[in-house]
Amino acid sequence: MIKINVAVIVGPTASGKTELSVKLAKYFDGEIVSADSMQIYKDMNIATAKPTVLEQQGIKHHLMDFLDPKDSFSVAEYCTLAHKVIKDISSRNKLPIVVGGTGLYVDSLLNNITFTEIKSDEKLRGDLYKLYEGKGVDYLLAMIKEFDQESYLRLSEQKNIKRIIRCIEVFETTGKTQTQLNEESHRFESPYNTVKIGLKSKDREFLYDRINRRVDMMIDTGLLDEARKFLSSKTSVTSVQAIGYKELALYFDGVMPLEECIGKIKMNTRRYAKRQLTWFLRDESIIWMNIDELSKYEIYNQSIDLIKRNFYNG
RNA sequence: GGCGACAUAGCCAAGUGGUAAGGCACGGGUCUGCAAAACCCUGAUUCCCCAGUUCAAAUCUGGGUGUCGCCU
Repeated sequence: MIKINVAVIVGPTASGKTELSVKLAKYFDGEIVSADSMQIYKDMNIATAKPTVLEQQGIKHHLMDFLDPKDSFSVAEYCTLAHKVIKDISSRNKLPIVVGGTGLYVDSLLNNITFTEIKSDEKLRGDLYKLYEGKGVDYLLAMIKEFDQESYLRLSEQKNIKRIIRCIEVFETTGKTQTQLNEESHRFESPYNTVKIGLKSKDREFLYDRINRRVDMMIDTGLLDEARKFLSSKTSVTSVQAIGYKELALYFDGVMPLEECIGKIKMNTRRYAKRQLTWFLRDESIIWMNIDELSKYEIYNQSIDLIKRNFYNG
């Protein structure tokens, strides 16, 4: 099986993925495949730090800026689209560069996780949630124990209600257990040959500083207007999760002073970055570069070397 | 200067004689169809300081220091 070469750039928010990826795309004649659960949305520009047309420098960016905020989205849909896009890019002899901070999307795509057709059943989900409110987590866990011992053990440790409900939902709608489906999801080998470059900072404060400053810049460039529009239009369960709007709602409602809301955006972003790091740090195949130790130029050059060595035998 | 209140973890804070609740933040972690989400774990040998009462003090008493409020 001939695998498709795919360069991958991951890392926490504000680590400089966008800039590096555009430079690499120029060098290698590549196209960007975004792996970002929020930049997929239209009109959510400032808050998601979506690269502007200028910043994109004529490089084609896929899976970005195409979905209406009122539509929800999922990993499964992402993977379907991304596989297609990568195939297309590579068929035109260009280098696909997957760039993004949504670890779940990146991993599911690159590991070629198979998502079996599951009709999303909102009613069932709602019913299960009511059951949870009425009888508690343990009641739902007991239900799981009946059909999927392994999932029961996994879920009873953390009591994450979202995942518990999902587990039951999966069984009810497919007749298969989550354990079984998870095994099946690894059926197909990955069609990709990857080089993964990770951007992070050695000193956490360094990244946090960048985050804080970037949020201030978002405010300066019109986040308030964007938030006002976003909050007054139709959104989906996916898009409302974005950091940068919900925090400002408190200010618009006159419940919290602006400065405090901005502080909340910064805090949520910092925590988000921390979670991204815990996710990506587990992946031992990622080659990390510290943005507070290397210059942009060094990172760029080392990335080029890495990609050349892996893909072009040079 | 006088009077009063308060002083407990980075912050907010409960506790009024029986061996330091809780929340937030920080830090660490989990992750297979909402993932910028959701969830889990973690902190005070000590309660501003000193002395005293008591079997026992964050809790009571005296003194000191600090903060806040009111008064002249």
